[in-house]
Amino acid sequence: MTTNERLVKQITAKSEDFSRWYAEIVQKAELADYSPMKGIMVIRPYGYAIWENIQRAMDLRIKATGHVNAYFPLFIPESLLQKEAEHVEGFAPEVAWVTVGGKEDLEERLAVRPTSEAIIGPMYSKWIKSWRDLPVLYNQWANIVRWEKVTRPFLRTTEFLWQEGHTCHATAEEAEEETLKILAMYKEFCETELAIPVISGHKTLREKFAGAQMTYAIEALMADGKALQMGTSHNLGQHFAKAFDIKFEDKNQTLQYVWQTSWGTTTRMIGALIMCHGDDSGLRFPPRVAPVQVVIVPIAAGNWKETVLPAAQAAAESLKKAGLRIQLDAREEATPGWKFSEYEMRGVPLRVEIGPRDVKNGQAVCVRRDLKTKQTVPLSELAARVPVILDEIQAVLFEEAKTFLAANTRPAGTYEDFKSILETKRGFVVSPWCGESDCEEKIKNETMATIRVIVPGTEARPSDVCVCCGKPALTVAHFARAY
RNA sequence: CGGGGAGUGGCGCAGCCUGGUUAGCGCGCUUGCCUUGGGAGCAAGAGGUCGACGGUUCGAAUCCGUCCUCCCCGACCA
Repeated sequence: MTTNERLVKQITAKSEDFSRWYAEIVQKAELADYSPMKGIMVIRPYGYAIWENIQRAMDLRIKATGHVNAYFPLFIPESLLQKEAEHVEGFAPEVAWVTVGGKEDLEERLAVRPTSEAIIGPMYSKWIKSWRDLPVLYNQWANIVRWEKVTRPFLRTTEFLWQEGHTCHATAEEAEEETLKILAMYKEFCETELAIPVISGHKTLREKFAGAQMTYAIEALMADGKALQMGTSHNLGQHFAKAFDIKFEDKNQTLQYVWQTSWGTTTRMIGALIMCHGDDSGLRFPPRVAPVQVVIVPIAAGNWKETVLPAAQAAAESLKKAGLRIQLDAREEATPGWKFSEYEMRGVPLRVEIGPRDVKNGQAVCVRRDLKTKQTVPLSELAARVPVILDEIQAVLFEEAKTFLAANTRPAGTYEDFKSILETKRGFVVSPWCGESDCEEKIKNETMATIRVIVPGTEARPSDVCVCCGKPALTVAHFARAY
C-alpha cells in the first residue's frame, strides 16, 4: 500500500493506530455517526443492516430453542429496581432517571431500563401460579440505557440495542441447563455467523452480573490483543424470585420459588466484527452477516450500456434469485478504481467485475475481499459458484481468527511471565489462580488484566500455584485486558 | 470522573502565538466536454462566517471565561 493511496483514502491504517482506525472506519464506512448527545450514536443504514442480519440469525436460534418474544416497558419504577439489593447497587451508578412527566414532577422517579429483570419480575409473579405454567421462556429485543462515562461506537454507548432472555424454571437443575444451553448457542452463533471464535466459561464472583448466582460468558479476542465480552448468560438462582415473589405450586402442592435465568447479546457484536476481521484497507465482513454480500461493478467503456450493462443486470438478477444480497453499482460518475477501493473499505466480501472483455468471453471477474484474489467465472455459472465462494470466505475469516486466537493465548506460570506477556503481546494469558478476589484485584491494579472466564476443562493440577500470590491454585483462569 | 489533545464548507487541513479588507488550500459536490479493467483530465461554478454562549476591544477564527462534543491514557461498565 503506497502512501499516496493512503492519503486519498484518508483512513488511518489499522496497523498504524488501531484505535484511530476503528473510530474512522465506523464513520467512513457509514456504519454509525455521533449524535449531538455525548456517547449516544446513530446507527446508519449500512450498520443497521448488519444488526438486522444478526437479529434474524439470532432470533431463529432463540425460537428454535423454544423461546418466544415479548415486550416489556422501557420505564422501571424506582421501587421495583430496589427490590433486589445487589442488583440495584450494581446498576445505580449508570441509571438514567425520568423525574418529570409533561409539566408535573413524578411522585416516583422512573428508571430508563438498564436491564429488565426488575420490570419483568412483577409480571412473572402475576402470571406464574402452577408448575404447569413452567418453564417460561421469554426473550425481548429492546434498547437499553446505561450512563457510561467512557463511550465508543458499538463497543460502549449510552443507549444500545440488545436481546435479553428471561426464563423461569421449576428446578435449579433446569435453570442451570438453560443457562448453559444459551451459552453454547451464543458460542455457536458467534462462530457460525460472525466467524469469530470465542472462549466460554464462567465469570468470577467479582465479575458476575449484579444479582446473579453465576454468570457465564463468551469472550473473543480483538486484533489489538484486547478481549471483548460477546455475550453473557446468567443463572439467577432464586434471587429475583424471592425479591419479586415469583412462586408456583408444585406437584406436591407446596409453594416454591422459581429458578431463573437471563442472558443477552448486544450491538457490541458489530464492534467485534469490525475489530476482529478488518485490515488496513478497511472492513471485512463475513458473508453471512454482510449488508451487501456481492457488489457488481460494470466497467463502462464504449457502448457499455448496450453490452456490459445488460450483462451486469442479468448477473445481478440471477444472484438475487440465488438468495444473495446484491448491489449493482452502475454509476458513471465514479470510476471503477474508486468503486473497488470504496467497497473494499466497506467490507463487501465479493466484488464481481464485468467489462467488455468479459462480456465477449461470457465471464465475470470475481475478486475476494478476504484474500484479494481474482478468478474468472463463466456468467452462466455465477449463481451456482458465488454462494460457494462466499462460504469459502466465511470459512477463511473464521480460520484466520482462530489462528490469531490460538497464537495469542499463552500460558504463564510466573507473575513475571504474566506481566511480560501483557506488556508486550497482550492476548489471553492462561494462569493458575488461588480463587481469592484480593488476588484478582491486585492483578487488575498492576496489569490492567481481569479474569475474563474460567473455562471448563482448565482445572488446576495439584502442583499448580497462583500466578500472583503463590498459594495453591483453585483453578486456571483466562486473563486479558478487555474493552 | 481525573490527566492530555482537538473542534474552521461534506472530508482532511492551514490561518490563531504577534487581533485589522471579500477566511484560504487539497479532496469531494454541481454543470459541460472527455474518459472509465485499481480512487482519470480540462473548464466553469456552488458551498463556511470559524463547536455554543458570554466577555475584552473601534474591530475577534485569533485574546479571556463558561459550557457542549470527539479522540487518547487511566478509574467504572455489555
